[in-house]
Amino acid sequence: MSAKAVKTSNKTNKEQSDASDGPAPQHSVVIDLSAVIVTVESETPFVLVVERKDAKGGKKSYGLPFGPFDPDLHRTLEIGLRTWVEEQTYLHLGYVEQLYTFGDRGRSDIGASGDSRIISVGYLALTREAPELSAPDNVWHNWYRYFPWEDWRDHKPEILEERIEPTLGQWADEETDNVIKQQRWDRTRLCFGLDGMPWDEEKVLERYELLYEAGLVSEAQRDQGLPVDEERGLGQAMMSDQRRILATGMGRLRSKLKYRPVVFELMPPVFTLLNLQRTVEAISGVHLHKQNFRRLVEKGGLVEGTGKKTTQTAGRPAEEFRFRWEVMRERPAPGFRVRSSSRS
Amino acid sequence: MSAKAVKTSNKTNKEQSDASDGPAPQHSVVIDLSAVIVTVESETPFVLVVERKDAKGGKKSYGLPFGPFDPDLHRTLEIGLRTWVEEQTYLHLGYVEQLYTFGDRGRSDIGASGDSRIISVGYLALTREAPELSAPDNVWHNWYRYFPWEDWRDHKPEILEERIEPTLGQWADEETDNVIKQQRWDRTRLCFGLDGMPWDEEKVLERYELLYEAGLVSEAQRDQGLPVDEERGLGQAMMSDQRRILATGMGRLRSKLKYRPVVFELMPPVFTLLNLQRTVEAISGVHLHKQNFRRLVEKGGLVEGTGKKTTQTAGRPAEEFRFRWEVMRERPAPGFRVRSSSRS
DNA sequence: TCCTTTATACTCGTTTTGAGCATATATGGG
DNA sequence: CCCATATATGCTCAAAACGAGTATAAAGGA
Repeated sequence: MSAKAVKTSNKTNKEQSDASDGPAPQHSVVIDLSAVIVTVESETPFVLVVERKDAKGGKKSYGLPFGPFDPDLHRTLEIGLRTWVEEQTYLHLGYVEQLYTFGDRGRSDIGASGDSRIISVGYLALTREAPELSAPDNVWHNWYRYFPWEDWRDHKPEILEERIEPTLGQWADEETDNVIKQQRWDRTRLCFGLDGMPWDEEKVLERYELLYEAGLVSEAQRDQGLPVDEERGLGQAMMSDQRRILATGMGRLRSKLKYRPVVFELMPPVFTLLNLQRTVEAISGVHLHKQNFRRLVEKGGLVEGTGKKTTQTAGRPAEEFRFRWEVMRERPAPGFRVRSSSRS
Repeated sequence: MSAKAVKTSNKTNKEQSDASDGPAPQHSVVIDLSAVIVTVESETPFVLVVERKDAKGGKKSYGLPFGPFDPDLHRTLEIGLRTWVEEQTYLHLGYVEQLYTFGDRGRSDIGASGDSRIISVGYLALTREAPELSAPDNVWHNWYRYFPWEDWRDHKPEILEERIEPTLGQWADEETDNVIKQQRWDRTRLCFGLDGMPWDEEKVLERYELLYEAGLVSEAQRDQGLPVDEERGLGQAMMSDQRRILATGMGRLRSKLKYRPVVFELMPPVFTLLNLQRTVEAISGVHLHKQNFRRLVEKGGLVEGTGKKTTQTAGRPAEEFRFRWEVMRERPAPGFRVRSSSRS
């Protein structure tokens, strides 16, 4: 760290204690770039994870791919990310978007005891590549493996009524302070759509954070140094606070779907409207009304028919469509303002 | 930087060149936290800026307040930010939200020649404090001083037709590659609402980036090492790439307004509906239809009347309202889905 | 009193949305 | 060939939301 940089930073920090221009300040920071790389295949949203040997047992543990940011090599953070992802995963990334910068002490099991603080800049990336094409260490996982309560496509996931709702209720009730108790109930109701509140598929992160606070995901025990009971933790855990980054990515993608035509980054060049709908549903985790979806997509000018028909399907052949790139030049915020429907 | 952290980061980077566990890697990184601190007073959105002596001339130069993140002192980035802001500005921050992490080489005039790369994590913070209360170095500036083309409340800003539109058109036309020329025109039309495209008040960052690319803001000349003509640059410049951070903050706040009740962080405990509307208008920079705004706010359950009436105003006294906190517990995303109207 | 100013109630046509019905066209089994 | 089944696609219909007003109320000042 240069003296110049420290000095500059302290221009507005006259009272700050560490204004000494010593060459190596006691605190140091490492920047990691973490990637939520998503693809959709057979109506399933996949996220790329890397297997890592657990420090203690030989248990399999998974985490998001990440790599250090090297300021000497890369002009921007995004370039750094794209470079190492494409080098290591052999994937071509289409859409890339910065998610959030995470730097909580105590929510990381790597470097936690070292003298260096790790700051993770999370990125969301979309790719159309087939799951087979990736490098050996990499695995594609259905993202609902980490968030089983987020898939409402067929029905409300049983885990909610069987485990999440009762345990969260208990957690709220065991609080003695009535104000906090009320807040816990309110958050639970709002996040998980209790008492007639609607299920908001975008609140992936809020739900995960609530479960973390209530100690229902095993990262919570791990971060407190408590013994981890694999069976009790909801969903599969990830190393460090990477499940939080994944939750952020899922929520962001679900939200972005509605006002930007990002789904097409996940679609083949030609597709049927049902293909498209299934992809949107896979990501958003809710079921959509077919006819209204079609109306939205066609009236919004997002696609154009190719004139050709599919043959493979069981029923009447569907027309094949392609994305209308021109829509990006015509409308300010084209997307699917999807709202989940009861049943078809 | 510890060897351990480097090693951990390289688990997924076997091919990476700097896998040596040397104690001090050649590249180092400093994290700065920059704050876009906003308040609204007399129908004007103010942002807190700090005066800094320019390196060359004695010219006054302004930038956002920022300070280093000290990983030893603070558990999270947000805590770090809140701490130094409250220490140095004597302001109480209400709402705080992370914006984006900026780390482009060459868009910073500080530390650019040093051997340390500065990564800025931008934050948006809202406060209700009166502009007078801040510390000596700090100044509140109308944010439209930096973005004069963003204030459409009274009329379309003249700067658009007089300078921005013609110069952007020229910039697009002087491109010889027809594909790129088309893209430049498309972006211009979309960002600035040409040819009947609507003005989207949320695209603050996109517009700034376009002006930067076209060389119409003086940061663009500065970053290329060209002489800076104060008169030609649009809006007032800021040091480093802080006007970009401000643009991000403005856009984010304008967008957030629509689905979260954040305006109330900027309002006194009791206010009239016109007060509220003027505050929303000040931020979003567009004029709203009074009766429809009222309908939205009241039907949405965002406020409740106190029964008392104002006296100060010219015309008929207005009822005073307060924010209904309960709405946060009732609805998933309460806010103002405002759409600008022609004229009242 | 009348004029100006702001507040507030109400209307009205249009668009958007949610939900469903009806019909068309394929497949595979008898 | 006819039928059950599956998917595709066209169309309706009522409710809600939206955009743009008009009309009336209640204050102060000339």
